[in-house]
Formats: sequence, structure tokens, C-alpha cells
Amino acid sequence: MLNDLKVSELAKRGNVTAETVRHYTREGLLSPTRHPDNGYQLFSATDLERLHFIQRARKLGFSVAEIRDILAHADQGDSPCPLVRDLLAHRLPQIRARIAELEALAQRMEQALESWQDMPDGTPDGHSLCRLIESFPEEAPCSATSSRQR
Amino acid sequence: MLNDLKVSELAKRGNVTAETVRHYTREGLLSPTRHPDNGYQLFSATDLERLHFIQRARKLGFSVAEIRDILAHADQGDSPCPLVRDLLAHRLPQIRARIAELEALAQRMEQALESWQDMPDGTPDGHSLCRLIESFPEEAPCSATSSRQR
DNA sequence: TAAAACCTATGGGTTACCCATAGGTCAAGC
DNA sequence: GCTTGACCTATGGGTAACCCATAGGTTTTA
Ligand SMILES: [Zn+2]
Ligand SMILES: [Zn+2]
Ligand SMILES: [Zn+2]
Ligand SMILES: [Zn+2]
Repeated sequence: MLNDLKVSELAKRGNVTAETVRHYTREGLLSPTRHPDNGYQLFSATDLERLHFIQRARKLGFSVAEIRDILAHADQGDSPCPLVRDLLAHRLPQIRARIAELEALAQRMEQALESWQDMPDGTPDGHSLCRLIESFPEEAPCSATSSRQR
Repeated sequence: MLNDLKVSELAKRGNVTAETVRHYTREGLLSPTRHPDNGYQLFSATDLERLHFIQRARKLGFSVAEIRDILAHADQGDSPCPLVRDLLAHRLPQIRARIAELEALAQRMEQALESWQDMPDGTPDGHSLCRLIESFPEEAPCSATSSRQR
């Protein structure tokens, strides 16, 4: 059996850093026992399965907090499936919106670089700090690029 | 003249919150004087121009730390234009890469939701926590969604 | 037996703010 | 003159998912 893995051993098998394993443990996604003599954390084969599960869920965009909730449901014998479907269905349009924001930002950046090709470097005077940047409009207070996800 | 604005007055004119003005001040982008009697921060018309400049730069994707550097160059009479061009040229491909990551994530999410339509909700047993999530591969350790920008 | 490699816990850093708290200041109305 | 509310101040904690540094104990290896 694959029992009694130490932190770095579990990390190696899961292809993550030991710090990541400790992080998931701190956040309650993994619950190792302790070696009675030295206090080292001991992970089981089940924990390795959980780690693989966590990685799959992370790759689908679930947050660590959400995965903790999903695992808590499963640990209680309660089906997490409705929660899982709901979380993903709600997150997807947010990701799409974030992509649209970043696409708009990238286009502003490209337009800036392009229009700057014809402009010489300038020295700031009393009212101009950098004509390159000032040549761009500001309109809405940059909420398009700074809004948080979720 | 528009001198001697208090925090919330400058914030209102710049269409940001007072907290944002304080944040920029803490970070060294704005340098208000102090009212000798009550210690209130006093912003000038120049600070309002700087705030507008900051917002234009934020909208082009510059970080607060980068804008502080740009302003420092300008304050020393040194042209920030080369720095500005360089920062944007380096940031753009990173934004493009981030967009590609999020696009890949969105497609995984869509594929998951689609394939889940045919799957019933399940109850976790000893080895399956959630068959929905487990029906998806893991491969690379989810670096595609968790890698930091910059 | 001593060094190398590993473990522990704690706390600070990352980004661009937001918010809560406690206490001082100012304008207006009574 | 005084209360009330709106404003100001400084401090510190929160966000997401980790990474890293430190100090000290443990295990393994030479
Ligand atoms: Zn729940
Ligand atoms: Zn499920
Ligand atoms: Zn510089
Ligand atoms: Zn310039």
C-alpha cells in the first residue's frame, strides 16, 4: 500500500510543490494524521486521490474554497454534483466577461503602440507628463481593466 | 484656481473613491501638502492632472508601481517615453498569453457542462468523490489556469 | 558523528484596492 | 453654545493561491 507519505513525497507524486500540499492542508482540503513520535504529517493513498481530484477541479476553474466545499459534501456522503454544475455554470460567463475585458485592453495596447510609432519621445513640461500616454482618452475610470473576477 | 482640494473632493473630480486617492498617495503617486492646522491632506490642480494621467495609464494596463516609476522619471525632467514604450511592448504578449489561457479554460468548462448533461448526479463512494469532475483529465498540473501574470 | 536533506511552525510578500474601527474636525441648525 | 451628521485621520485586516524566509528539530548519509 501507499500509506504514510510525508509532505514532500505526496507533493512529488502529485507533481506539485510541498508548499502547495501544506497550503491545501491549511485550507482543510487534506487532513493528514501525525506521526506520534516526531509530529510529521502523514498522508494516505486516499489523500493522493484527493490531490488528483483537486487538480482536476482546479483545471476546471474551481477555487480552492469551492473545492473544499465540494469535498465536504462528498465527505458527508452528500452528492456534490448539483453544486458542481451550479458553480461552473455561474463561473463560465464571468470568465467570458474577463476574456472580453482583456481583449479590449489588448486592443487598446496595440492601438497605442501603433500610434506611438509616429510620435517622438518627449520631455515632460509643466503640464505634460508623457504625451504618449496623454494621447489616449480616459472616459470611464478604467473599470474595464481593474474589475475583479467572480 | 482649483487649489487645496481635500481627499474626497479630488476623488469626486477624478471619479474614483476617496480610498483610491489615499491608496495612490500611500504608494507615492500623489504628494499632497498638509493643512497646518488640522493635518488634512491638500491636493492641487496639478494633482488632479496627475490623477487623470494615472487613470489613462491604468486603462492602458500599467500597474500602479509602473506608473509611480513613470511619474518619477517625469518629475525629474527625464523623458519616460522609452520606459513607457518598453513596458507596454513587454506586457502585451503577456496579456495575449493570459487571454489564451482563459480561452482554454472557458472551452474546458463548456465541454464539461456539455458532457455533464448526459450524466446523472452521483453519490460519492469510497473512491469516487464526484464523477462529474473525475470524468475530466488532469494531465499537466493545472498550471494553465493558475500561472501568474507578468 | 557531523553534514546534508528534510521536517515543523510562523509570518510576510504578491495586486489594487475595500472596509472596519476609533478618534479628531467641520458645517449647519436649534 | 451645542448637538448632529458628514467629513477627516491613522491603523490594520481582508482578498486568491500560493511562494519564500527564518529558526529550530529530525532523519539520513558519509
Ligand atoms: Zn456547501
Ligand atoms: Zn459530482
Ligand atoms: Zn525607473
Ligand atoms: Zn512619454
